[in-house]
Order: sequence, then C-alpha cells, then structure tokens
Amino acid sequence: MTSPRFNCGLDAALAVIGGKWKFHILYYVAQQPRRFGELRRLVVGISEKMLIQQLRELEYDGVVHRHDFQEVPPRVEYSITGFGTSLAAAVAPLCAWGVTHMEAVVALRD
Amino acid sequence: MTSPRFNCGLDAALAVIGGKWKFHILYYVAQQPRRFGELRRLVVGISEKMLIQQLRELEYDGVVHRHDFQEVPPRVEYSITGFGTSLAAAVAPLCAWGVTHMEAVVALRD
DNA sequence: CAGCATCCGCGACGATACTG
DNA sequence: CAGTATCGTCGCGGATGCTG
Repeated sequence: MTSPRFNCGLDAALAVIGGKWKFHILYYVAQQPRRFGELRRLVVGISEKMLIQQLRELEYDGVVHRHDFQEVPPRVEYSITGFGTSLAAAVAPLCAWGVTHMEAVVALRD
Repeated sequence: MTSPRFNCGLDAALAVIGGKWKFHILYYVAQQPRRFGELRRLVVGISEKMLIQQLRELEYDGVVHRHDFQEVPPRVEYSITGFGTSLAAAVAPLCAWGVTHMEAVVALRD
C-alpha cells in the first residue's frame, strides 16, 4: 500500500480506466466478446454516444480489440486483449471489496 | 473476474471512491494521519473546495476519521479507519498495475 | 491554519434524429 | 445493427475572497 510511486501508478491506471463507464464496460467485455448492441443493453444507463466513445478510447489504449465482421447487417465484436486482461485482474479486488461491503454502503445511502 | 455480482460490487465501490480525487486522497491518508494543509500540498492540483468536499464524503462513508484538536491555530488530522484500510488494500493492485504498465501508457499519450 | 461562500466557465454527458 | 451528427444542459470543479 505504501509502495513507492503508488500515486503515479494510480495516475497511469486512472488514465486508462478513469471515467464513469469504463469499469463497467471492461467488466462485460472481460467475460466474453461482446457486440455493440449487447453492451448497450448490459451497461445500464449509458447512451450510445458514451458507449462508442469509451470503446474507442479503450481500443486506443489497447484494452479491447474491435473486430468488424464486414457483414450486412453490421456486426462488430469487442474482445479483451492481454493487456486488458491484466487490467481486469487489477480491478477485480476492488469489485470484490464492493461485494463484501455493499450492504454497509447502501445502508448509508438511505 | 467473472464472479457473480461483480457489477453491483463495482457500483458500491465506485460510490465510495469514485470521482476525480478520492483515490489520491485515500492514498496519502492511508500512509499516515494527514493534516488539511498537508493534503492540500500532497494532492497536486486539487483546490481547497474539492479537498474539503471529498474529505467530507470520505468521512461520511466511514473511510477516514476527522480529528479536530480544538486548538488555535486550528489543527485537524485525517486518519484512515479500518474500513478505509480494507478499501485501500483493494485499490492497491490497481496502483501496482499502473506502476507496471506506466511506460506503455505514457508512450501512447505522446 | 482550516475552512466557508460565491461566482461561473467549460466539458462531460444525455437526447434525439439520421445513415450505410 | 452499428454507428454518426448535432444540439442542449447540467453540475463538476476552478478561482477568488473572506472568516474564526
């Protein structure tokens, strides 16, 4: 926890998965390849604009891979990369923490 | 990673440490008790308004503890709670990931 | 020193309509 | 189906000044 450069490491990590939606997108894509419309349904509350925008950034950062099947009707799949997998593993403990302490947290929100 | 309820767990976690600054504040407070002015200097770029606001939320969520020494000149220390410690532990892997992949990330930003 | 109050810009984000 | 384009808003967060 008090490891050297923690802060700068955090900056790097947050530069990649920062923002409101990327955690969630990463979660679903990490499970299995996902189509665009699929993600739109899974990530509750996200708009198309945000979804495509965040996906583009994740792709640019090498976290996900975009595969266009060149079909009609259009079909595109987003899959996780090796890089993304390592990131997902780093995020997993945070999720686990959330699961464990969820009750305590939601109790405060009422 | 594909554990059940990951997503909801994430929601709970992000409700507590979401936002632009809390990761950083948590980092410094986790190391040792910190005074207000100290944090203002450590968390580079944060404004007083944001700092106090985020500290209040972290306090409300039971992540940090605020100790007012009732002195003049004023002296207040923020320390981490047991709850906060568990959260910091969950965030640590993300930081470690950032440290490891920092070069790759910053390389893209140029 | 440790805050609080106020003003306000700007960009994140949403809603809607449209296209190949 | 998988986007693109455009417009509008909302509130995050910065800047500044003041107080006990």
